[in-house]
Amino acid sequence: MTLSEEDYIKAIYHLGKGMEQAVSTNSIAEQMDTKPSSVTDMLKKLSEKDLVFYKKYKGVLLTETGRLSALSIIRKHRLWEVFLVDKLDFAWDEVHEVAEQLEHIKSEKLIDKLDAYLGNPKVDPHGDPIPSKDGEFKKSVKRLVTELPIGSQGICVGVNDSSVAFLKFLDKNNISLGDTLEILDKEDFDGSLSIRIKGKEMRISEQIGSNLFLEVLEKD
Amino acid sequence: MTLSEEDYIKAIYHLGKGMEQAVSTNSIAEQMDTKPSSVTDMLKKLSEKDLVFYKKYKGVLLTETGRLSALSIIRKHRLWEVFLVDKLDFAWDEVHEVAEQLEHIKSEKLIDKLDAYLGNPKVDPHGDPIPSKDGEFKKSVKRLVTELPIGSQGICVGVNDSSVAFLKFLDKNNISLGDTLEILDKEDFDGSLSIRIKGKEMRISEQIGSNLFLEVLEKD
DNA sequence: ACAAATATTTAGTTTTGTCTAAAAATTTAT
DNA sequence: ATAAATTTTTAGACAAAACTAAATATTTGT
Ligand SMILES: [Mn+2]
Ligand SMILES: [Mn+2]
Ligand SMILES: [Mn+2]
Ligand SMILES: [Mn+2]
Repeated sequence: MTLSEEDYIKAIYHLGKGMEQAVSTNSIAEQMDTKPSSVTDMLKKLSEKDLVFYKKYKGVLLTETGRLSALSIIRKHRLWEVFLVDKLDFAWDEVHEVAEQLEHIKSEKLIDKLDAYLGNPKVDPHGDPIPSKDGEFKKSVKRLVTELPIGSQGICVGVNDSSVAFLKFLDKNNISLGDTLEILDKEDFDGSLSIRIKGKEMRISEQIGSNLFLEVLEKD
Repeated sequence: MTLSEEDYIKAIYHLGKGMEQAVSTNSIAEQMDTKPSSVTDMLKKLSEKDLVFYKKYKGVLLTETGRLSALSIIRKHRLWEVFLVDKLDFAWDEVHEVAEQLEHIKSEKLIDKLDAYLGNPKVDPHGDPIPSKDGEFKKSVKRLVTELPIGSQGICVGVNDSSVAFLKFLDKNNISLGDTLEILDKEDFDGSLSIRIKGKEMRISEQIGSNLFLEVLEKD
């Protein structure tokens, strides 16, 4: 597969949420910042290669081969993102563009070794799951800290309350988006939570917990 | 610069030993495993972009811009090779193909951070020098261990005597091509040498030393 | 049901990088 | 110095991936 074909397959995967829904020509064009006519040309080629089912005017669906190809590219993308953040000290919001290039490097051995070197991570720096070599992965969902059971672990991806006061609180307590957060305990009395973040344990009120979103892997 | 242009510039650099000699169309074609007519086409384009001086039938020379571009690509290639060997545990003779792809990733920040992460290495796993960001580097040369002064450090890149006996000796003493070797001391009496290899100190006879080639950086 | 709006495809170009076959320049050998 | 051998360039094509403009299909609103 060429670099361009890989990017199309990945876009179709994301737009169709795997193989759930057919994806329209225009949505692909928008996602990839190109023209619908270019998309049509490419869909014919991908169909020729049996990576997608394509019916004129009816949108496109990945084949099983296409789905596995997409997952392989997504696996590479997310492993490289982990490398950039964990080893090279990139910020979580700086890695996408570089990973967009690195995901196309062809070498199975490289990805196997990179995976091992990173400690076989299950999620990328944005909390998104990393598919295994054979395309298995758990879905991830966005949840408020207070909605999660003790023992949950996830990545801070957003706030409910974006007031200055709340953002200042987070800043003061050294909590940033992209941080890994683990729920250690919950206090029945006042709903406060004991958490570990950046290796440090701390206690937060229910009010804080109900305004902070975590990206977590779904159970089974 | 496109991936293909970068590969041509690098080939011209290597064939012309920097900017020393003009490089022929056919030699480039051979090096890049392509046809002379394709090379001619590309030379016109590179000349248009002022990366090379090109005179029909007279070969091609890098411009200063071309030379700096070549060094930048070589820097990336060699830094990635160090990464693959030092961090991902590739063997020194397995890294070239992958580095050939990785060298084209575009991100100055990535290379700066990779360089720092690797500890600003001065040579790659083959003993070849890694140019600095601004294109400075020492030349490297191949020397017999016995020809080098105390304190020299280099990478084992070849043998003079390729007899089974000698190769078995190296194997038995756990000396492999690609290993870093440092000369700690020389004994006047019998010419034997004290060396450090893979962190371990050992003593070798003059006969051994005069049959093992090291790639070392030239003094100044 | 039909016209208008929207989505998609087709037709015809362009750019990049490659190729083969033929022509032209240069080098080598007599 | 000239013919033969070699190197290099030109001419003409092709495949990949993009684009614009025009044609066609589908969907929406009345
Ligand atoms: Mn990409
Ligand atoms: Mn990600
Ligand atoms: Mn390359
Ligand atoms: Mn090397």
